[in-house]
Amino acid sequence: MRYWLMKSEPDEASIDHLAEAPHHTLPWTGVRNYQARNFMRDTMQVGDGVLFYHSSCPEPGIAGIAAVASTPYPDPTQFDRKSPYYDPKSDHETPRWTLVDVVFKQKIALIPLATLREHPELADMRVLAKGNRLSITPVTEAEWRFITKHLA
DNA sequence: GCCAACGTTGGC
DNA sequence: GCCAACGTTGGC
Repeated sequence: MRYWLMKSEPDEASIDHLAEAPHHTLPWTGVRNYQARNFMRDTMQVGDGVLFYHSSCPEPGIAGIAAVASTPYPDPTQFDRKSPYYDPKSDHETPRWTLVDVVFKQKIALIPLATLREHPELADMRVLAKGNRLSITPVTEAEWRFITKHLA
């Protein structure tokens, strides 16, 4: 059992979209960064905990709790010429981009980025590291416990 | 809109 | 393999 923080732009896929999706589940499409892909492809397991983070928006922060809901499979948007995530260099025989499904667990009062930075217990969170741009980052069990018990 | 930080591309 | 140029991320 591992824990993750996954960023999403709420204009595209917010915690509310996830809650209202069929089976409360969405495929995590559009990741086009190898490190983030590798986390989904190689390390994530069904049931892993997910902090659902809203980024590139007026109030960035953790907006809810979710969980990994599938084993990895090819991201269909890489083959869709009409998708902004279309990748002409990928092909069906050796798909370049892999994703997992994510299932809604609960919505929480938004924990703003500034609040996360206030707590020394969270000082080493990958997502708070200077210059971090990774859309998927590991969360330690201690960080997960602190956030879900004291901030959520 | 600005800009720091980082990842990717491609010429050599 | 190096590295400059370019594109993207994402907070502010």
